[in-house]
Amino acid sequence: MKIDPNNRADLSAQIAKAIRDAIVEGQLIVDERLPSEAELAEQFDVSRPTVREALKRLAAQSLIRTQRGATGGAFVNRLTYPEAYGQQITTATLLLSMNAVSFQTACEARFAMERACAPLSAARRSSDHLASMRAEVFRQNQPGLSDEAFCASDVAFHRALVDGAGNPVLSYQLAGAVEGMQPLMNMITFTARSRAQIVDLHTEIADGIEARDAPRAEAALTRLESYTNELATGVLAKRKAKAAAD
Amino acid sequence: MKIDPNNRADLSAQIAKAIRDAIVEGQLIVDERLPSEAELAEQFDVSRPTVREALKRLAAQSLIRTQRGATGGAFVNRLTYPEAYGQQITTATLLLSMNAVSFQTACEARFAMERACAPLSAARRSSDHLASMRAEVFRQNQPGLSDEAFCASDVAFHRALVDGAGNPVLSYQLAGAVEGMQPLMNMITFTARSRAQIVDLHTEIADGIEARDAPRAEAALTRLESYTNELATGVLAKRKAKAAAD
DNA sequence: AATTTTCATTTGTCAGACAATTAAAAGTCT
DNA sequence: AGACTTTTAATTGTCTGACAAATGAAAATT
Repeated sequence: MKIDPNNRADLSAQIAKAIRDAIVEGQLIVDERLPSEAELAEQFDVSRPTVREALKRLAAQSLIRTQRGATGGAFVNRLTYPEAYGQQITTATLLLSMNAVSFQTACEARFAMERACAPLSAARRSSDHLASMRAEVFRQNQPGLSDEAFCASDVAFHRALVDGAGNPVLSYQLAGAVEGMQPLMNMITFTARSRAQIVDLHTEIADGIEARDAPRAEAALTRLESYTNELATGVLAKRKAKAAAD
Repeated sequence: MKIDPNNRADLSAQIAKAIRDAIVEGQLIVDERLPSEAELAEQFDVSRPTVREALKRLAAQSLIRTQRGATGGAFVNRLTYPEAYGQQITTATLLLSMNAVSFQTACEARFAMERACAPLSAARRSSDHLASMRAEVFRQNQPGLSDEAFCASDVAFHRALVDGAGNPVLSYQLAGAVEGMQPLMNMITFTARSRAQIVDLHTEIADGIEARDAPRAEAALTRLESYTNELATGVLAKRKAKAAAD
């Protein structure tokens, strides 16, 4: 791990990479303590601020955690699902917002993956998952609900659907796809009529999951995808027309 | 963005969060230059090393890039797909290796998502994608191929399948799922017999995609999932038996 | 024996300095 | 005037040395 070539450029990045590789390759195991900053500085033959910059890079990726005090130091962090969700969501959000990804492309990816969850969720969902889905549908039916709250409930509904599959890896993957799309979804202003339509489709999905009828849930998801795209197209067209008028 | 409470703990993390939020919320746009380190230090009322640690955190997430020199500085980085792939793969790899995710769980998630790609890939795949798939199958048939090379070719085959869907967001999501599983896949030693079986299934998948027959490709993917699980179960059982014998 | 105090270790932060890089500005020569 | 060279200023990258804050262990005290 101590390897550092004669390349004296980007030292902190090089050191971060060396330690990261050691973690990924299993040379440093979970909860193992790294040498102190002073020791690392000596090992790599750099100053302590340089080592610290490297450690902060790793901390940003949740690869290590640090603790002050006599028995403190930097420890290899067990990457938990919530931490991974967080990074996944940040990355997905930025990827979508910075790359002019069309709404349709993001939507297609999201619903394709959700449809992949449907058979598993239909087979395995607990009554808790079903209850969560029903509760969110109920909330979405409340008249006074703000657009933001409606969107948040939408995310929660789909989250319950995905979690029903009982596969944490799938849940982790979908978290990014679903939550990363929220800024795009928030662009759509939901009329009373569109809300009713969405609630109907959510109900149909929940019914399919309850009946353990995967094709029914998948078909409803497909219709929801079409309808979501339709709404988005309308909003974007209006926005374009308004921009042209100005 | 300049907000920093009286909380004088974890300053560099706080500053990183403030700048990250400004980027995510669009207050700082792509390619915009951040204030110089000295200016940031003054704004946040901290020292330059602290600012630098914050900037390194952001650099680790590919949110900014830095450039030296007179017109240099830190710039908001456009998060590209390759950068996002890389982070996705690192995160997925660690998540799987550190959390004792069962092979079956990871496998299920991966194939569920791949099956979701199959209809899109069957409809849209170009001749290039098909040629890549065929080329990888051909390589997998070569007798002298090492296990590592066989696994790498396997990844490339599935990558071509997913890319055939023509949806970069899906490709990005799948990259983590497929490549993150590689360490787990590498545990399996492929006998000549198992390779032949896998090549047959790959051929069947490619045939389905070529014929634009999604159900055929999906069925083959399902069989491949079963077979992969079967192989893994065998390897793990043997390993367990050996461990008990020692 | 229990409690308190002291102490050593480690991370977090700061101040100031110099090196390396880079582009623009200034100067110089043809 | 135009092309080339030199200088300069700005900025990041790194180093040195220092002190503050936290924290657990050891020592001292009751």
